[in-house]
Amino acid sequence: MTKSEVDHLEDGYRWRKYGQKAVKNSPFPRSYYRCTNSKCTVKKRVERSCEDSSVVITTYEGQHCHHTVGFPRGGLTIAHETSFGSQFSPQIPHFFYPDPPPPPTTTNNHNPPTPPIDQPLHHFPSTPSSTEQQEPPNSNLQQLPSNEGLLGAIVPHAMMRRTT
DNA sequence: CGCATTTGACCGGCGC
DNA sequence: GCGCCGGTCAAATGCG
Repeated sequence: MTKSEVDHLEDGYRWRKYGQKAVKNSPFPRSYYRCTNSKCTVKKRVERSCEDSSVVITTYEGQHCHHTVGFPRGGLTIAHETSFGSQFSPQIPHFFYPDPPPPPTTTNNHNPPTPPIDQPLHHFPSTPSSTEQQEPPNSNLQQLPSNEGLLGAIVPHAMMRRTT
């Protein structure tokens, strides 16, 4: 769950949009992205919160086989080829990570090699006609806490109280 | 020219 | 069996 006014979030990976559909749950269309890396079959759905139009819900599916943008034609290519995702607790599915999970080598939790796009979340210009004001400025959105806390971060209360 | 985005159509699963 | 809904494909278009 990320607070952003744009659907296309730069999370360190290259995404190609391959579809968009209007879903019933949300008045906003849901976008479907796929990682442009041919080796990487990671998909993600991006939908906007029906309550907070400034909040986009990003659902990752699959795991990246590379660290950041690493395609043959790319110039900035970093491609660590880190096979993360499978080295984490089995109780936490890899696709639960809203962003490329930080390496387990600690000391990086607060400073991952590829800082996710969490920063621009709070620099929002006062968004009118939305209820983001009631949301805490950071808490669950900013950083990825411990593993269990992570679940809380990805299953935010905002979603839970959507029980209409 | 190559790549990304857009958009309508198509397909499969599920509920009635 | 039919209709609805979510997800994917593919052609067309735009942009760098």
